Amino acid sequence: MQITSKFTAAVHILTCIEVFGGEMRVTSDFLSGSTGVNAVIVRNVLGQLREAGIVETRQGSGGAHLAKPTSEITLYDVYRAVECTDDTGLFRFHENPNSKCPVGRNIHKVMDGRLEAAQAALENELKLTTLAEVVADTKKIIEEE
Amino acid sequence: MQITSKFTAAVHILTCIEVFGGEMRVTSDFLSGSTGVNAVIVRNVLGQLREAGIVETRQGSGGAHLAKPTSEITLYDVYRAVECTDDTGLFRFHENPNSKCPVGRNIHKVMDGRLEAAQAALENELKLTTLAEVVADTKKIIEEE
DNA sequence: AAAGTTGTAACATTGTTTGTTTCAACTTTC
DNA sequence: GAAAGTTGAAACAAACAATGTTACAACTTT
Repeated sequence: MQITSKFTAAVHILTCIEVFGGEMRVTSDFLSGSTGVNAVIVRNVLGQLREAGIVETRQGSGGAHLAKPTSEITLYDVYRAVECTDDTGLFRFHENPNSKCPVGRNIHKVMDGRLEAAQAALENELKLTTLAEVVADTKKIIEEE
Repeated sequence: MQITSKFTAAVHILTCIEVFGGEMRVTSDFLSGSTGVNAVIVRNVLGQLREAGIVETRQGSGGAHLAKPTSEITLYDVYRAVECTDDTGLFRFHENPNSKCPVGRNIHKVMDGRLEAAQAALENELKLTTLAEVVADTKKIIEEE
């Protein structure tokens, strides 16, 4: 079980938009070339990032742009945007615990809070990194190459 | 994307072994009845818990037992035992970033450490809860019913 | 020997993820 | 306003993963 690669792809996409956006039009085709991800998937991801208010895209003219400063976009924002977890959270419960069993009918009460805490720990860590840092690190490595 | 339900099932199973182990033989059939999980899956989970040194089982005689005190079994131990994540970690990378693109060939270097930190945050949170606490909470709720 | 249990393999089913094809709607440029 | 390039989106396909099912050998106890 792993978190969808759309998440790392989305970070990659946003980094490209910031790094290359000044000098060229960053289209889904270009992003597909850089990420190795199918262009339609790229457009899906861009659509989710757009709904989350992270990027702006336009039909026809082409080229994606960031909708806000890189310092205001965290990895958590991206994680949420691509819906790495659904409404029921990161952990999945076995579906039919037996309500006739004392353990079965109470396991949810005992575990739910702890699972939410673990999920929150992950998410809080993702909130600590902004796209600005990712872009800065990337540019630094490129310069040193 | 969600973490396999084998994890919550495993916690459920271990709780049952501790709660009911004193008064009866806790077989895979009984555990299947309490969890609502297929008996063969239960045996698979028990097999993984056995390999991890968490439970003891024996062919023929039947009935699972804990291999160490509940205070020495954390949710993280269970999480590891059922292999919620493979060797490549919780996050999955898109597979073919383009090495000809400056961003594509460096995105791993920039992201890997941060993804590992996020994963570690989740795992560290899971280390904070022991099976002893889960069992104690469960017994308390049962008594109050 | 009989009954019940575990361990395991093989297969089936279901659901999810990713990729592909297709095309309408849109924008820019000529 | 026609042509070219692009996005948005739907429908479908392929690959993969998770869970369930069937079957049976090996084992233990009675």
